[in-house]
Amino acid sequence: MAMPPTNAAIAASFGLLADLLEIRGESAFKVRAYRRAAETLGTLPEPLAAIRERGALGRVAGVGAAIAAKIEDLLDTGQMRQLEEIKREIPAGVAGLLAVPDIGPKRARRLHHEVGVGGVDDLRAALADGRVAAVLGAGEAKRIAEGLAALRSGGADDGRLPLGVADALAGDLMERLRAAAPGLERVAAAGSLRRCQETVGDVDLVAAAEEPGPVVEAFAALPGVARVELKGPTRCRVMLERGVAADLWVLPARHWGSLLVHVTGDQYHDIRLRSLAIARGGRLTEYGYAEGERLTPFATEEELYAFFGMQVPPPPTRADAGEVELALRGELPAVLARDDLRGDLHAHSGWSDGTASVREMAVAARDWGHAYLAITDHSRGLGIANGLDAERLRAQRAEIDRVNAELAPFRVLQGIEVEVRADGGLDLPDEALARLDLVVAAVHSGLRQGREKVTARALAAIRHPLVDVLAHPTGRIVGGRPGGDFDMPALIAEAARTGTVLEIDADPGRLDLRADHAREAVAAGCLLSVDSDAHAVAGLDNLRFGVGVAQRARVPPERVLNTLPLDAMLARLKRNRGDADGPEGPPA
DNA sequence: GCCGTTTTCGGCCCGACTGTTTTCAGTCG
Repeated sequence: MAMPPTNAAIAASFGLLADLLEIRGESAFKVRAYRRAAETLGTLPEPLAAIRERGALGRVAGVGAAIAAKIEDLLDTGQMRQLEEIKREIPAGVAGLLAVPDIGPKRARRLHHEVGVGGVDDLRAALADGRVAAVLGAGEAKRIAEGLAALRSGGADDGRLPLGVADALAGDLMERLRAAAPGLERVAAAGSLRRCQETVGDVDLVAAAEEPGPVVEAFAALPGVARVELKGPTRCRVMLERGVAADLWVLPARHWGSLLVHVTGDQYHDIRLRSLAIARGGRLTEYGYAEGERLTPFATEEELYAFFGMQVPPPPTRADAGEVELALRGELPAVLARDDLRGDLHAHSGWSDGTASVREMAVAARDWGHAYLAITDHSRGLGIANGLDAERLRAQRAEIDRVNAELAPFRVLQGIEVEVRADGGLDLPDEALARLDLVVAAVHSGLRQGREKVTARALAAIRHPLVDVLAHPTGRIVGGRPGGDFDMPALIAEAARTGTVLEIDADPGRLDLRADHAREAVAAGCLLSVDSDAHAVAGLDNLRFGVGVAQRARVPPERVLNTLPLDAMLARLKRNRGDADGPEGPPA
């Protein structure tokens, strides 16, 4: 028997089913149900086969009896009968037309039925020989051709940006908008960027201004705008020269809260909120709560949620995945907030591949309100120029001592990001590691070794009595390499057993642990850290992304080591605990 | 197809913008 299909594959089947049914003209509500199931299934932390074993398929949000039966069909046979049937009627390629801007279900249906287009390649040919224009008219054909061109130039892969790239782009746009837009009172990033999704499709900005018009005009005229895709009194969508779309919504400040909620989404969260409004006899829009002629605007998100008797769900948790019910009952669990973090346990300086001095990093961390910062430069074996050996660590200690004398009570801790070698050993002798305040271990090389080998290396590091933290446990790069094929349940269990901290590396290019792994680690009893992995002063602010991951994983603050004050944090390190597993560490 | 602090049936989010069969359907977020 073949391996059962992955959650991603099952999600893709439901997504395709939704697209094809929509093109066929089925009930929009049925389509929405399948589409929502596809999105939910694609992000579940546990394989659907395992969920089914537990008899819990029906408890997944958006999965009822009919969808559960289709999931079982897929798990058992690798196929879904309904999908195979509709594919005989509408080729799967027709669903691909929906990816073309300005082609929705209605145009896709006409293109398939009346022009005989079976996919994007067909469409290109039908445009070229005039068949599209003959059926839909010249105007429609021109519009579709432009959409197709935009699709082709839309960049590699799925065109989504890693979170960090999108964040930098949004920051840049907002800065230029502040300089250029008259009457702009506030501007902020919303959408998937604010929800700290790992990748971002396009950049969504919201702004407040008593007169939205001039702000919209200024946005459309910003340098870097390749073309304006749509523009009205309160909204504008532009395509930037680098091939990324950016959307702006502008309303007067009294609507800020409802606008921010509306654009932050996600769409299913918004729909739930609007259902709550309907239940009260009104409706919720980006302007506020409307009942008949009367509008109650919300200047803040807090006011909007309070109106419905809810707590405010952190943006990364807004997905209608149970957070609405919890917030209504006042039972949202406390999750890590940015202000809970009192220090950072993983950062680099010019001693290895960082760009700032120890002192510069320390001053910046102190200015962020932190009480401590661990400088964890690379060890020599990574092959990174300038990795530290035992001798240079001694020299670095002298510099750190000087900085601490100057900046007390702020404290710089001397650590290392020590390389886990191909044989599972560490890159520095135990005597050198023992002299440090803490040790962060990392697997950087040999990530493509097989599952057994990489897992054994990581387990060896976790068991080492002088390893306090396992950095970026999977080694994945967002939008880049997938990371090692680690047996994550085994790593998590061993980290819990030995008291080794698992890191949420907050570098937006890493976000590692991912949210689902972080959730499993919390469930297993692990202690986590949220660290910037900064290589420059500006990188210290990465922590907000790590906090986003922790929030989506619903990590409580008490499970994050660096929420503790310095002394309590140090006392919890494996090396400083009497109950640590294995041989006693050497005396400090 | 899903779902329940009015519901196990009868609902299902809402507005902005575009192009133009010039009153609204289609698409999008």
